[in-house]
Amino acid sequence: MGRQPCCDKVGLKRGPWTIEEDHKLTNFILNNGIQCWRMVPKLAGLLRCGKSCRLRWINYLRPDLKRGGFTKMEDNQIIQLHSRLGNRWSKIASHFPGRTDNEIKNHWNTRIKKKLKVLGLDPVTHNPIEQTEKDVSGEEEEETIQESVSLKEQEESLEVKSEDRDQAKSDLVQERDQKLEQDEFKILDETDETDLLKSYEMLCGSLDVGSWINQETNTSTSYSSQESNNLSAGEFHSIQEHSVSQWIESVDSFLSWDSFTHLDEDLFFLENSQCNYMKHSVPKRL
DNA sequence: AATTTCTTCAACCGCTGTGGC
DNA sequence: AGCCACAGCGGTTGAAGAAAT
Repeated sequence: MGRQPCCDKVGLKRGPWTIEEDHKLTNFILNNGIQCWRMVPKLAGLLRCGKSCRLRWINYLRPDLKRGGFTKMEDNQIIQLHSRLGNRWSKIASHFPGRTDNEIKNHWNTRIKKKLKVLGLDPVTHNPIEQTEKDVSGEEEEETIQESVSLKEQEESLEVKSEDRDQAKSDLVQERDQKLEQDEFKILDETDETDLLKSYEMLCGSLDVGSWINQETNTSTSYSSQESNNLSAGEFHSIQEHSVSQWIESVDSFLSWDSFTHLDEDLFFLENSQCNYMKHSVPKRL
């Protein structure tokens, strides 16, 4: 026997909620709280299923909801979070008090996706589209094979064949450490534990690197967007990496923690929750 | 002004995770 | 261990309004 439907759908109303229904649901929840969504419609006198009531409350009626459009800073933070968390909208939404997962998901699908495409970035991978396409076609198999080899195995093979084995091994260990740090960073993000070094990395990772690169590319000494469009994926990636490392260096040089709040508005993290987290968790300059 | 196309977003659907029995 | 009910999540849909023709 399969699972029974969450509610008896016969005779239940569907579609847009009326003001009267909203009032009923709001009054009921404010007066009684939420014990069991299944019982809510019956007790509130609504011809809706509990699931529908829950959704209406969470996405629309909740008093702590923040209405209105997303700011540029919120956009940037969503992009950053999406690059780390993927389509885990509820996780992403947890970083935005007053925003719902549905709202963020809709915003992503209708606005941010397009924005990224215009910038030449794949909304799924956050890599340049040209590179992503190449990954999907030609290099996919190769990469799969490569990834199947553990780092340890790579280490061992390097010990045997590389003339520059010490250097290569060092690079490999460094890469592995970076991966481990990234994993730790994910845990950190989810548990809100503080750690000075991780927080510094978080700071670097959280800034709007894309915008920064774009700014860089608008200067006379850098690459124009048109030029970058003509580059091969590898070249573009290399430039990106170069730019990112340049950026980190520049952050390192200009970063005065006392003057943190005077950074450009584009450094979105300063005025959102993650920023607050940063302020609390990174009390000292490294 | 009328019609078509596009965009937005509230709501629905189906699935998963979890906890109680 | 297996079943069931429920909450929650993410993908998708479709109505309504906006913009384009």
